Amino acid sequence: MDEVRRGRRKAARARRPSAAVTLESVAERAGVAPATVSRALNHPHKVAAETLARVNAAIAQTGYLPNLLAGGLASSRSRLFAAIVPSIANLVYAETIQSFTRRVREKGYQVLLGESGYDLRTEEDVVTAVLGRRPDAIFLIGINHALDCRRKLLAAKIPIVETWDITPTPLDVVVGYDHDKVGQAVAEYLTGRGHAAFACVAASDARALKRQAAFAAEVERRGGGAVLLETTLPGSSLEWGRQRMASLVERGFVRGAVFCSSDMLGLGVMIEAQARGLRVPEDVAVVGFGDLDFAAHTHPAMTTVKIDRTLMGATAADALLARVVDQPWPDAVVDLGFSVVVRASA
Amino acid sequence: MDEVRRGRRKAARARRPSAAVTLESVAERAGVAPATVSRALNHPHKVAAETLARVNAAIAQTGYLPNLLAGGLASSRSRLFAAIVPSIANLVYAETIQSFTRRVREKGYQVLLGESGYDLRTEEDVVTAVLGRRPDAIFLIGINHALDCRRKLLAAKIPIVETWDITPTPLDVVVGYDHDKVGQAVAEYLTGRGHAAFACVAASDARALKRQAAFAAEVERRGGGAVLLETTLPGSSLEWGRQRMASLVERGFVRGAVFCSSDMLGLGVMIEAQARGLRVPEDVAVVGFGDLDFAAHTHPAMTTVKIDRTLMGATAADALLARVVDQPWPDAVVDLGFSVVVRASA
DNA sequence: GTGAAAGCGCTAACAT
DNA sequence: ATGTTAGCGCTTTCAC
Repeated sequence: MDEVRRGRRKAARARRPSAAVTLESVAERAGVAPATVSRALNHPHKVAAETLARVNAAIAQTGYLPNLLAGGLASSRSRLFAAIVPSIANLVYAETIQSFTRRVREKGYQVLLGESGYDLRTEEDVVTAVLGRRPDAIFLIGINHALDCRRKLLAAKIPIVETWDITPTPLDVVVGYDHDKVGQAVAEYLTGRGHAAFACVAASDARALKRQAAFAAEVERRGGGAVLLETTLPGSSLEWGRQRMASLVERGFVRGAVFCSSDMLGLGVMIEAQARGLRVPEDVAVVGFGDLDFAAHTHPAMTTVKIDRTLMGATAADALLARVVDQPWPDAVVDLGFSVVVRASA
Repeated sequence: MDEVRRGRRKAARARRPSAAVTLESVAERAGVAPATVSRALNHPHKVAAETLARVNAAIAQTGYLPNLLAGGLASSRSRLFAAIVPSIANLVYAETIQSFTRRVREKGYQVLLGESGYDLRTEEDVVTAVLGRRPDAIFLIGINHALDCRRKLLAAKIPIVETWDITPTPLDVVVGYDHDKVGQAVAEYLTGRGHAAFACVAASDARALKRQAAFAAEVERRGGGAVLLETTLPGSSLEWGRQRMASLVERGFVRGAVFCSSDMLGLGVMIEAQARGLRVPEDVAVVGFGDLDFAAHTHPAMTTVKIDRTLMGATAADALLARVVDQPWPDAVVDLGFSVVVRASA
């Protein structure tokens, strides 16, 4: 039993004694070459059953934990996916990230998460930082990126998936839905219910603004008159919803329908309306966006636009997973669509 | 101008032509040794201004992006921090993660985020996976970990910060607050207002349950009688709040005070009560937990327990940042406290 | 099926 | 201030 004297490297001048257990020390203990341990770990079927058992025993005894930095460097496969999102504090993205993360984790990948703060410059910085980690693929929210950011992304030559929007010209593949159509669909629904006036409260992020513009245009086209527009900072908060509703009331809006760019904003609008003695939906009807978990349980239950956020994350993961192993992925653009969920609030 | 013939490695048998721009190719173009480029990047003050300029020019021209896998392997400093959280879909953790991430990013570190799903076994798996990436430090939520998980964590010999709870015996350093005291403080506040009955709705995660138990014990101790207990799955949702309140009403609870383990749950309780014609706070008083963004803007405004989540993230980051460079960090346990924010709902 | 050898792209002594 | 050298801990041909 001389396993005490492991850890001495072949070279005379090691920088540190390196007491850590490495592939090499496992190999020594199992009485095989390092390459065999590597095979046992990564291609177990290429190793004789008996050898495999010895190696696994050595791993168990030593508590060996493969160094993925070294593995990634040697193989040019980091087994890392990067995901850049506008904000982790926005619930609407959380489920997508969750399903994305779970799916790729099943396949042995980890996710490096970055936050762009709804800002193209920051997005570029984060993308740059993250690319240094040599991810095998990258997940993005939205289709608008700084020009240099696009360049860097393309230069990385890795699979890319853009989500939460749709475009005929994705960087690589895009899975999302059409925000113009969302605005139009809500406009169609609301104008069909004979409201006296229309308003739209939107956070100022690219996609929310797109829905707002499409909604306003479609309402007018259908003879609903000019839509009162309100915007908030990017992100979503109940407080901002209350504020914007208060502002609408000041502008004379006490009867009509309001389309909000998120359910949180919608809830704020509802609460402010109710706090002012306006009835929802009799006086003011409100439509949210996202169909978050709580939308079905507000009082009254919120009419909103449902997006399959979980499917979006899983599909994005599948696209990337297929591409990293050069499997075919049929569609460069996959439109998941959406649906207007009619409940009591509008 | 012979920079066209870069990319040929010194060795005869390169595995791939390796067209990518590396430190070496930048060095060649700048007419310096690779080590100088490395210095220019990591210790610019150790390089002559004129050399630095040439190197930077070469970097700009080539669009060189340092390979952090290689750098981390060579230096045993990955510049990666790991953060394991119960769920990224729970807003209460989002701000802590955000401030933690921002603070460490300023110092050049990236954050690898893992989700434990409120489960100790999963936490251990995630910790193991993440440790393979050789993070320089690790951020955890909670102080309960599987025994093997603790072992692995300690074996990694890196700074560890546990958060969202407090203990005299942290793995390394802990920054949080005392859940027993929270339960007691709310009990003290509520019993002081002469309520007829008491209830507590809590998600079944370790910390929420601790608050619930402490609340119930303290209410009884103060003569408030037996507290009606309700629990939900881990996580928080408005829907569950409504359900639990409905259940309480069925159990005969129509007047009294309810302490909820999250603001979301509290909002659900409020909405359910109001939907049933009960007045808040006259009939049922509601106290939330977390003081999320929306708590101050519900109707009526929610009385809740405020935690400085941003400070918690920043403090955790500072502790880790200090430790990774062997700077002293005074306190192994830092108690950030909490406060009961009295608003209209209770 | 297994081993030997040569790197992956970088950093860190050690010289100069 | 800069260059030289020897690895960091793995994976991957290529032999056997």
